Amino acid sequence: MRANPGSSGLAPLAVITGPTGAGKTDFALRLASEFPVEIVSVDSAQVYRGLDIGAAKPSVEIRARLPHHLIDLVDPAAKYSAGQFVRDASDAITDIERRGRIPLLVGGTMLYLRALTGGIAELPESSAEVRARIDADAARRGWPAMHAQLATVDAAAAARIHPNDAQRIQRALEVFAVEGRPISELQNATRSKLARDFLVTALIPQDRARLHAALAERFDGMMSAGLLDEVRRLFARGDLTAEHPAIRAVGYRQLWAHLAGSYPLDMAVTRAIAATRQLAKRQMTWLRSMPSIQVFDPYDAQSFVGLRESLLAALRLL
RNA sequence: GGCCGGGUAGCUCAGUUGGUAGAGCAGCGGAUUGAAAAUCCGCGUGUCGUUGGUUCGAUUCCGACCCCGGCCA
Repeated sequence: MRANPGSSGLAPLAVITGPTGAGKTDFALRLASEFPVEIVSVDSAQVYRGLDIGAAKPSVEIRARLPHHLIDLVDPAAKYSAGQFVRDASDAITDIERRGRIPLLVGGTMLYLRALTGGIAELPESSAEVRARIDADAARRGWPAMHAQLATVDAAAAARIHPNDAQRIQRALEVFAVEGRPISELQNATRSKLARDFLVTALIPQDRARLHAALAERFDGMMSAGLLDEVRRLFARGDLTAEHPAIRAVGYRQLWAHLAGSYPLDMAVTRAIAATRQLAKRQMTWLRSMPSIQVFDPYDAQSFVGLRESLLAALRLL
């Protein structure tokens, strides 16, 4: 029996996703020991250089043995985006396959995953100048007023964005400002999409309490491994702020606040672990709405066998 | 041992002039198009420490007891 050949005639692209701390990396490493795969990271934190321990980046030893792509791509002061990810991932996949190897997409940034598998609209990049202008305006008039303003130029976008959702209101106004067209219109237009099929497998723990315990333990391990020193190094650079996306990442944000004097270390740790749980919950919410994914419970010993078989069948390696 | 505070949601606390109670955090559910590990929305029954008493009715008033702080011995 053959897997779905797909619109491209190529084998589907294999994905391992799931909430943070569910064991995606372990599963990927086990597969990599058997087959000529290279990892394409689907992770918005691992793209930043210098975010190592807290981003649960694979060690340099592992990366020397097994090629990882889309890790350490940019400086923490730089911006990265879902659109950039789609371009980078597409390039990495092309490169891996040209060399006769198999790309294995691994990671839990669900927006990136959806953008890659479902396509993404062609929208303008963010503009620091335009955003600063909108921020200044919002500081004076308040975000509900900005939302009302958005409604006059893009009723469809305003209808789906909550008046308190400053980030999305700003983005919609930004797109209108630089493009002169409503973001809703652009989003409904053709999406650039990879002409490939995907086999998405997800590791989702059925036992939430066990996941929570594992996440707390993992964060304690990160602290023992020197996470605080890692954040101190970023803090000491002087050019980074709590507003940078890299510093907003789970763990980094809370330890940064501690270094800035906002609260004691034990509170930072407590908050970081809570933020990790909340991240995992949001990731699982994404996964519930994703069509045609194959779900496995990482705490079930049989899962690796099942996941391996699914992938191999799809990749026609059986 | 005495005096003073306090014991209310998983945690920190507010409150009820006596009619069985509500915030923040945590948790749970949802949204998610270049910041996404971000951002936003929704969800609040818990022997009101225990036990007697007063009362139509006590978490609230009174007594005793238990526990935790602090001060005094």
